[in-house]
Amino acid sequence: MRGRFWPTVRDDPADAEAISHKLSVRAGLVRQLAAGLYTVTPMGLRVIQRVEAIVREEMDAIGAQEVLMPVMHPAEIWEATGRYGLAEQFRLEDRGGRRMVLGMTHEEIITWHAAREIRSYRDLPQSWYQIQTKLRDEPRPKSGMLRVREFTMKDSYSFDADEAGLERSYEAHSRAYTRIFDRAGITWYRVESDVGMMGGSGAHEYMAPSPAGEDVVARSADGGYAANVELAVSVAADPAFGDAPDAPEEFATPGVGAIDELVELTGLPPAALAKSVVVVSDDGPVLAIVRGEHQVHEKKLARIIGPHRAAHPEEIRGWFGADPGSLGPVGVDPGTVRIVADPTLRTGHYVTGANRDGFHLRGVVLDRDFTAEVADIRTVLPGEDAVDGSGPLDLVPVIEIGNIFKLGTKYSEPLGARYLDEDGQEQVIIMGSYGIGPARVAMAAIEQGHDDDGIVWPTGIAPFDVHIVLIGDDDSPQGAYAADLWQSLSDHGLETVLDDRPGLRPGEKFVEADLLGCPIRVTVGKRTLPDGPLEVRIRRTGEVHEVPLDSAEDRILALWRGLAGA
RNA sequence: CGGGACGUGGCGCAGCUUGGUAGCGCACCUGCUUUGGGAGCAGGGGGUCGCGGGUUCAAAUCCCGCCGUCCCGACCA
Repeated sequence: MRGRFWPTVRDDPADAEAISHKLSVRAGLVRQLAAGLYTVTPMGLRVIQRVEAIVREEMDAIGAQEVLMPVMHPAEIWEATGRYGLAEQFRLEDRGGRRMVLGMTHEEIITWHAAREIRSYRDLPQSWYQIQTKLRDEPRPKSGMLRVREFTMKDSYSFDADEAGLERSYEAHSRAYTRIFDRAGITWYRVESDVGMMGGSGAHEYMAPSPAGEDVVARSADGGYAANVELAVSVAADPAFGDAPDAPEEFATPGVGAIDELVELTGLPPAALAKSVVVVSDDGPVLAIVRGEHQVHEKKLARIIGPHRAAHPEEIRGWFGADPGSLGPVGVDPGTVRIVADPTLRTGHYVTGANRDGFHLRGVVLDRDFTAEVADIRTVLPGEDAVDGSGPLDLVPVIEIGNIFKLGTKYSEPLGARYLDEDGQEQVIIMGSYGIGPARVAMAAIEQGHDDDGIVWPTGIAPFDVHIVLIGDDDSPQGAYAADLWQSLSDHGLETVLDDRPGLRPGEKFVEADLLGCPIRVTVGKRTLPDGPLEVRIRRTGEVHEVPLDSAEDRILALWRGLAGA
């Protein structure tokens, strides 16, 4: 290790929040260049490369073939799919004024190639992957390596003749991902996900639970149901509504605006109240209605009405004749305001605003007193039951570490990726796309594996398997022994590092070894020679094994196999 | 893009309110002692106080503008 570039730090970086951010900097794995731009050190690179090695093995195992595409692309290809000009897209011109983009993903490029190379059903199926740089002008990079503007991604793309073929390719990737994330040693969930800007007909995300995560998964205890909250659904228990009056009844609610004030005034549970939220879409005002205990989920609503913003109070007064706090759907002209109600409103009767300041209506019934489009627009609440009967849902913050998309013909159609089938008929290729972020896998491992002393790596992706701490000079007897041990362990197939840095005190070496977090630490000092024992410490548990010198390699190898489950 | 905070040797921070010779801890260099959990003593090097304007006899400090970084939100394959 002497002479190795391994810059550790004592203090947490001042601007770090996430544990993986603090520890990846302190353990000398990464260094920041600018917002969302990180350099990976030799030590950090070892971790990334181990993740990538697992990825390559498992991708190769399902017959995917590695390629490497440029990071810079002609703009026209992106224009063909309508994805030129996205806010996150870095754009530039070459010296000839030709418009270029830096790739945020590679659907366009791989499909452009497929369109030129695939001719016949005999050429299908294909799965091509690469591990390569992506650039995205994130509005807000954050949390160290978790959300960055430039990162390496494993992205693969499948090309099939039909939907059944896509299903096979999708399942093959799903199998590979299971093996990859299991081998990486992290806790992960496979969840239903939104197709987002990728488009297509179906998708799953691979999520590593962590407080630093930016996404939230709704999940039943046994994992029977698991979905991104962006599309998660649940069973909301109905309150005791009682009999509905024959028609809505107006009552005075002076000064009442918020739901909790209405709860206090009426004595009714929030679930018997209806919350009215006004937004403005490209096509005009929209009244979104959910029950009082729920929140409108912006993304779900956007899937129904498109991009939208919150309405200004003066706009609301114009449309409803009342201020926010007294709004409701009854009497609203559907020609002026589009009304979208959550399916929970289908049962029961509700208290809503009367569109008259200081008054509400009770006994409001959907389809009797007002009409609305009914669509799922609410966020699920923890404790609500899963729709598949697998029990109450928990809401878990997660890091997205991978995703798989059924793209269908979203890219092959505009880019002309077609083939001739057995009957000589031209058909559009059916595609899938599949991503993994190796650095995110590494950061998720840190989030999930650390203690007060530093990182506790899973055996699959630790920078080294064994960390030998030499106490003493390397020209001492123990120095010679440590060097021999390093050679011997390496010959046994263990990735081993020897800390033979001169001039450091033992305590410093121990502290830095703990910070780095390799699974096994071996201490070689003057206590070791001439008769042993050799101290072997397990990072995860802290347990210390004192092993005799004459069987040291075998014992260490056995301990390693036990840890690695091999 | 909205809200907030911060920018002072490599790192972590104080100094700013009330303008007056830039400081502390760690790290670094030299020497001696020390050496199984971030050593001790002594000596030493290193900072246009983010950048640009302004006020003032005098600006790290007050004012204006800009840039950068982080956090919350919006956004996010």
